[in-house]
Amino acid sequence: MRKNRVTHSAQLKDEDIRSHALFRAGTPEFIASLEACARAKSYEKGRTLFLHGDAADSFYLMRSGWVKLYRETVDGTQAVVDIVTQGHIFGETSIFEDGRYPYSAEIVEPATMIVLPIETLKNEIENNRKLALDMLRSMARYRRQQDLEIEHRSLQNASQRIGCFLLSLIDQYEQGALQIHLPYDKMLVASRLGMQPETFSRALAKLRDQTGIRIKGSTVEIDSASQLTDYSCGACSSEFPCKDSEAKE
Amino acid sequence: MRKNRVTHSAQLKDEDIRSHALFRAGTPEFIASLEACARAKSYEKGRTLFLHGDAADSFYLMRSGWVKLYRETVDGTQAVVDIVTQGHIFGETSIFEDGRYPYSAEIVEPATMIVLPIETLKNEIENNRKLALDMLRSMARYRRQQDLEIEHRSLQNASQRIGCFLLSLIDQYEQGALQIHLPYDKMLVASRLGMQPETFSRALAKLRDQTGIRIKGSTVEIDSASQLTDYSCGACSSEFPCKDSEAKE
DNA sequence: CGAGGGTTTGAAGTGCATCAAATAGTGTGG
DNA sequence: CCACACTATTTGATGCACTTCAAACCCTCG
Repeated sequence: MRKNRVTHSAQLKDEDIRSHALFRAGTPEFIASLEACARAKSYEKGRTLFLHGDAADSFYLMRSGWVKLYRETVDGTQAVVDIVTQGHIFGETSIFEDGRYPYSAEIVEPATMIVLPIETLKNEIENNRKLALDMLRSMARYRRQQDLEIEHRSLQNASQRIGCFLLSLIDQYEQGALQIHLPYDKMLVASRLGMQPETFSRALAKLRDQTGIRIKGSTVEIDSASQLTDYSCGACSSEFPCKDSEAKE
Repeated sequence: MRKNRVTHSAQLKDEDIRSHALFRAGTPEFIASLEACARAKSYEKGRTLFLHGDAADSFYLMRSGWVKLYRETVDGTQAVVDIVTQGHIFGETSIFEDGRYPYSAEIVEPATMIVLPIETLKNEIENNRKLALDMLRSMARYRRQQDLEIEHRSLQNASQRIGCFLLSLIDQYEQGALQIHLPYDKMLVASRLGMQPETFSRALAKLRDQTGIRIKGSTVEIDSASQLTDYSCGACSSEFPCKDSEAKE
């Protein structure tokens, strides 16, 4: 449904920039300057955008596809920080990290995005009070998510975490029976949730048996959100919906 | 050694405010306004300062003692967010959380702190570009810590996490043999690290056996930091020292 | 069709939690 | 200074959840 936006029309590109919450407070000069340097790009699956520690000169606004943000430990295992898609911005926090990316980024589903200059954003944040405030709000939102993530990982079991993840894919205002499509590989969902693929498989089966959700391949059908909230949300300090999106406003 | 600061001298109180990194960029009017409303207070162990969700009108700058920040899940278990002490500020992020505290706070070791008005800080952040930037930096630092915390909890085992915690108590520039004192109850350390007291006890014994550190009650003796880094830091994406403090600059 | 992956299932192992009980430590009043 | 009460800590035994290794299955795409 969004495929038609992936044209190389400069107007659509600019529209995507202007409509993002983070730039709402940008001055016209800043927006113009961003738009002038913005490049719309497409990337193949498997492509590495940057590595943890690289000097950062760009940040990214996603239009489609999926990108995995991850870190690697000294002894080689990978920790997935997040898997992001349309509407998300990533790489921008390098501004506060000595100008280096705080994670690596790899395309996991063919993606299109707008590549933007860090320097321009940095200057505007330093000079535009309102933008700094929007950035603060955005950081606070992220912080809340991270706090919840820690909670989830220590208090929810694997099945509950999957239920919680499925809930985050639901439009909270949609009523009645609905279908949820897993946005990417089950392997990737597993890594996003910090568990092994085998554990994911078994935990999903358990969730199905205990809540009555129906699973067909990568599609999940539920009759109502409460099927999942009753099962998952007891082990969480916040009520459903516990995820607030970084979406446009 | 810091006991002598716990007087009720207004000058020392003001000095504590002025020397904190977060207020470095405050305007003289702002500092004066803060100082006018600031109250130095002492609290007994066990006292609850505020609860998660309470309307926030104050934030806190700690001078001594320990405070546990935690959240409670719907079905009753407690998740410790952090345990903070001297030099730390908490409660200030309620500014970005609908004016409500995002966690509960309880005194776990007799504490003295300076109680400050949220509203004053909020106004200054909204009007003083530099303060907003300092706040952004502070949020970014916290974000880094949270990211690491998630990593630690999923990639390190209990003994490694304890090792990592001990390392965070070391003055990174100190050389040779040194003594580390656990800052509070082992039970609290356990909850801070997200494990059960029994697990903590066993994991600490295992750490002792495998690294050669010596444990006497709440004192830990090590010959050099590498004893611990070799053991703990392989499962982490950042090199020692991975903790940067929120200290004065 | 067949190769290669993602996914599921099975069997066994590991780590942490839990329950229970013993022990050490701390502060109290006598 | 001692005995007591109470709590923190350690130790033991057991169970559960997740991981790991291995193999089967399935699905897709050349």
